[in-house]
Amino acid sequence: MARRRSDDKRERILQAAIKVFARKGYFAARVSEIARKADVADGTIYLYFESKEDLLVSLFDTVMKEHIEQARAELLSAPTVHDKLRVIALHHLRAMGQNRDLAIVFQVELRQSTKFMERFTASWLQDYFALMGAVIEEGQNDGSLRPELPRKVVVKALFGALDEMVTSWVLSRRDYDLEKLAAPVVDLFLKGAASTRVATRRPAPAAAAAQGAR
Amino acid sequence: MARRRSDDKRERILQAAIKVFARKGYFAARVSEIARKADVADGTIYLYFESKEDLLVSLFDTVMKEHIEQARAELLSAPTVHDKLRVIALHHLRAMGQNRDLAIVFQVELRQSTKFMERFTASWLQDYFALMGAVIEEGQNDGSLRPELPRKVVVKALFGALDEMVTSWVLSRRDYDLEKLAAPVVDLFLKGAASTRVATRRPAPAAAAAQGAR
Amino acid sequence: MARRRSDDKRERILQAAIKVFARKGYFAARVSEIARKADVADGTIYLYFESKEDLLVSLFDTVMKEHIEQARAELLSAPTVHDKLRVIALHHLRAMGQNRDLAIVFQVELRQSTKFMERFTASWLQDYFALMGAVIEEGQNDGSLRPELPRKVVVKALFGALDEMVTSWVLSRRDYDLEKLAAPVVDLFLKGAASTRVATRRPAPAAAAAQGAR
Amino acid sequence: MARRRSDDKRERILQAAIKVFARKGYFAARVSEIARKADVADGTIYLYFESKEDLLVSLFDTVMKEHIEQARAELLSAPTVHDKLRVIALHHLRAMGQNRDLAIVFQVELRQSTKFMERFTASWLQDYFALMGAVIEEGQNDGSLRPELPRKVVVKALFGALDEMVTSWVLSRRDYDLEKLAAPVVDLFLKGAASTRVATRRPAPAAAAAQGAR
DNA sequence: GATGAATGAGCGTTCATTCAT
DNA sequence: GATGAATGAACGCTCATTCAT
Repeated sequence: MARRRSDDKRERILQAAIKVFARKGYFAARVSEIARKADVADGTIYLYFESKEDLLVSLFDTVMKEHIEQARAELLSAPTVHDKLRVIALHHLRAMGQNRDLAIVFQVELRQSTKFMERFTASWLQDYFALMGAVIEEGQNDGSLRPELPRKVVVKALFGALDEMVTSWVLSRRDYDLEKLAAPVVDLFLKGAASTRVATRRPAPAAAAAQGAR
Repeated sequence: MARRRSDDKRERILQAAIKVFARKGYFAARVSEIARKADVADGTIYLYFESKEDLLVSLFDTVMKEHIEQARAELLSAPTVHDKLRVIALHHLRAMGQNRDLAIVFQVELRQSTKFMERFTASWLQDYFALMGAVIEEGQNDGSLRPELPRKVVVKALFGALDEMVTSWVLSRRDYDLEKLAAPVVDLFLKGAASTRVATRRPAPAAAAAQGAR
Repeated sequence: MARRRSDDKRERILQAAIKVFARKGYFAARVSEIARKADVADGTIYLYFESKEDLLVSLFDTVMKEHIEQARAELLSAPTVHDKLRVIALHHLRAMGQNRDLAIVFQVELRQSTKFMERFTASWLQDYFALMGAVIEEGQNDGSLRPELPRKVVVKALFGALDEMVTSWVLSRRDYDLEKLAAPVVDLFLKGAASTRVATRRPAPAAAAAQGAR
Repeated sequence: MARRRSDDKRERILQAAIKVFARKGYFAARVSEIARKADVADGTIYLYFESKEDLLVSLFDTVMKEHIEQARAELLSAPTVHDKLRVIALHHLRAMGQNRDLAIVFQVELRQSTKFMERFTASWLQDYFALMGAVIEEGQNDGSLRPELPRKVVVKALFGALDEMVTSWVLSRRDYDLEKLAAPVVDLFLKGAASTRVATRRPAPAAAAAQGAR
């Protein structure tokens, strides 16, 4: 793993790539611009990465690897499944909320084509889903989560909800605190949107009124 | 062979574009290939669309317009808010599940760049969110949905969950029935993932230990 | 020659072509724009002209034919060779000075390529040169013009001088009276630029002064 | 094969451009053909020139700069104004007569459009006219040229005459010696076409009749 | 390892021309 | 004769990648 001086350049190139991909988009991003921003020659990039595409892929791999490792570490200190879900949500939103450029790359640029997405889905994203799936399974086993829900659907719903929070934030002009959404998202995820005091099925209008508010 | 403008050429071009965009991706898609598949000359495309980009945008506009109109119509026959949410989920997943190529374009190709996404977010997607938001609001007003949940978060969570179902389906090699996921997604969304037998809030440490957490 | 209604359309197309060629340049000129300006359909142009190129060529032919006929007519009333040269210069500059768009087409657009220029040179321009050459010859025969000057050079010099007056005028932003240049050009052409009072060959500075006037 | 920039590539490209522009015309000239003839890749041209148009403009600038510098240098050794005019004419015709392709580009291709012509007129051509104008002015001051002639007209007439000699030569199939025309042109320019035995001004009607005009 | 000049494949778009009506 | 929708050939330029230095 020791690459000495090289590692510095590799890192500089990756950071430059995040900025340029985020600002210009993957296709419009110019390898020469990334090189300029990383302060290396165009050709040097090809000593560290196979191609422009490999640069994007490596970027995803590097960041996701670290993200998942961190998530795993944070989960250790969460006692209950519900806590774990809170940790996951918080970690997810915090990681993205801390680096808007990175978030742009992850929410938009990495989704260039089915080819890319399949590749990502098959790699670290699979691991991420597995991580979440394990927590769900644990909850279904220990009785803290409804066991009748199809596990995959639950995982995808949670991921999808978090993912949409990030996408909305990325596309929004306002720079609100993404992290703050973790609590309501997990609350919604765990307790659902339905009011518990009211029948889920169609109440007669009168009945609905009679049931009153809270 | 009539020389009268229109015929069904515009529609043929759009259908061809969906297929080619889906298979090749927007950038890799060749206008000449779309033309060939639509059985028109390359130049003819430019009689109906301003540019390749306009083709993609028009495609989105055309489909979303119809989708939202249909959704609105179907909502009329749903008496309760919970029913309405079921209708939305079902309609969303059915529309995508019926045309895999279209789904690919919507889930992947349309999200190429912030430019596209901002544009889409600002147009029909806004309408779609508004439609969902109105249902949520109605539920919060009539007592069928928890009023304390931030409406925007609820909308995004629901959309995000549905969106992820579609994306997963698109990227999956298996051709399972996407529509079938509507029920568990809405169930999860309404009732939450937490088991009702267990407190949602962090249990007292003692209780947690007793439950055998972790 | 009778073309009835057609002739009107042909003329309208030619007039529209002059305007569009002058404003846009031959290559940038669009056939459809000429058609619009002439108030005919695109395809109609091809009922009167073989191609865009033929339109330019026909334009030249039509205008030059008339120009030369007029010049010939005006020459009839000029008694001396010197007068005739004045008539030619005046007619040349007046014709161009009266229609700036036409002048632009003649001075610029008609000189697209050697192919065009060779074609023009070989046709009416040849006639125009012959017309001027005949006058020069007449002058050299009747003693009014120096017989030792090579006739072709004289013709080209006169034409070149007039041509440059028009080109300068066309490119100039100021809209001065082109016609007024006929007199000095002919004066220069006939009497030369040299002061008759001074030796043409290099005088010793002192000698030059000593030689004084005339 | 050195990888160092420049080499003589820029020059090779310019020479190739002269040939291709001359044979095909500016519009019909293909950048790829210029590249092939210069023995470089298509893209290499764009390392040295901004665009096809810039190639034409640069060509003009490069050649005119040198031409004017040479003319200025040669003028130093010409003692009288008449000599200077001979130098200018000779230099003009010799420069063009030495490189037919270059002459074609200058006489034909550079005059494609008012856009080009205005640009050229405003740059080096202005300098060239100024150079000639200075000589004319000198002559009008030292008494060797008629002071009553409008200087601008004189300059344009001389330039126009020389220009037409070159254009005729370019369009002619015969490859006569262009340079040889310098002497008669200057002779005509200085002494005029009129026979000194005859009055330049319109003779009295009686006299004209006596001379047997027409 | 690092450089950056050179490469050359690749494509969206235009528009003169055609021809069914 | 007139129309104008449809055609499809044609090309300047970009930029990821290579490789001599």
